[in-house]
Amino acid sequence: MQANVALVTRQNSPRNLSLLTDGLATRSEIRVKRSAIAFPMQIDFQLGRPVGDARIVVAMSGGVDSSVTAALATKTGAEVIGVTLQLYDHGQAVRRSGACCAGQDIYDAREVADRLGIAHYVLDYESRFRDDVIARFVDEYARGRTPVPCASCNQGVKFVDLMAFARELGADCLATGHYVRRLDNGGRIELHKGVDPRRDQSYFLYGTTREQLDFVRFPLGALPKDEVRGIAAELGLAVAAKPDSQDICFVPDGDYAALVKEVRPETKAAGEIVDLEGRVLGRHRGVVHFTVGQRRGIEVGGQKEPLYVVRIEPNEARIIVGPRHALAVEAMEVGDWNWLAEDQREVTVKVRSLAAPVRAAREGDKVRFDYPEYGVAPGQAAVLYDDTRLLGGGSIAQTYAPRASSLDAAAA
RNA sequence: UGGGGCGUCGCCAAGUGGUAAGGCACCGGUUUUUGGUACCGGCAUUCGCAGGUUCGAAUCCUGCCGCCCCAG
Repeated sequence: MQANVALVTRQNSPRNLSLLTDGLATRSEIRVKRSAIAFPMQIDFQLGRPVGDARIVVAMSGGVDSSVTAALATKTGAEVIGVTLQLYDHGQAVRRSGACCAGQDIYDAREVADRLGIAHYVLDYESRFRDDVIARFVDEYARGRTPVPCASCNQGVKFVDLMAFARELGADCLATGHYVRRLDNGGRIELHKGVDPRRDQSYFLYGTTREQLDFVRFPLGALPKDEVRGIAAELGLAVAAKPDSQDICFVPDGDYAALVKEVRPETKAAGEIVDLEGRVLGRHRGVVHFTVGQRRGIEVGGQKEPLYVVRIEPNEARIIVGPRHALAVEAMEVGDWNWLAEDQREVTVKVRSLAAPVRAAREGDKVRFDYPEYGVAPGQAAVLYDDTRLLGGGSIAQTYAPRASSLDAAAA
């Protein structure tokens, strides 16, 4: 790994680092080595030109996936530059591992970059992340909605800003460790689910634009997770056995409500728990603790069947609860669309990350389910597919319960 | 203080002599790059209290306490 070290001169550095007004982290350096690691797997980075003299920027979170992505990139012979975003919690998350984009993870990314012999930047995007992803997350909860911060992170700082930075570095592409596939279908670039059904991350990437899709690459999309870990182990990467990240990265202890309450104190207001007929069944500790479709935490016993949150009325600090059948939704209105496809109307749709896509019809901004869907929470993403192809998606604005007649019909 | 009814886990509720169902809630775990869902597991040595009968009682008897209803 000491071999073939080539220092990048200032001329090779980005001419304009105006994006970095938040300041490069002090550890950033510009140092490029050609990787000497022999590795059997060859991934096509779809660059459309000799990859040997290309420059690939890899988004490195400090986890296994992006580390292997970087390793695969070095294998192509291209010049590889790792970039890690420091997104939050500058001081406090230093020792925590397994999230991404802070503290220990940045250190892990640096270790992998050193091991691979590639340049590595750490960019301080804390304020950008706070003002964008976290602020939106908090605002959504204050409105009684249920945000998907991972989607807004991808749509914002991770793709828009990081891609801009990669372009400024003169990169031919930005590679990430997401489990999705970018397929060239007769000249048309499509985004598809990852082949490992348990790892597919397309739900969180519905906001990827056509322009971004031209520039980004997902070399892991065709690999099973086990194989990715195997590669990491084979390469002796320290992160090979690192746990997968989970939960919301910027909420280390899992208590997202505490964060929301801190920023938006009005979400602390206690209020009534009311059934569908308007009877007050109990009190709650703040609407921020609930999401549509949620069962636990209602703390109302003595029922024949479980109660679920059917609706949230943040202005009244009130949550409306009912039995499971009251969660049925036959259609939803979707806003903030990102559309990658043609004018498909018959689609399948996911309204949460972990769910089999269900059949539905797209009617303008509305999506109508073929069969009632349960627990559709406003603020979550509606992501539309044609088989494995991601067509586009948006944010669920409103849902519509089946009319009584169709409910009866369904029951009959 | 006449009559009637009832008191079983936080809530609802089976069980009328044979050694405490179930549901809800709650807790823990599994799953998971969002929140949730789902699934698995845990959860009354004890049946208002005190005596008594019985080999054996939540179940029978006595007394007391508490609550509800109807009468007043």
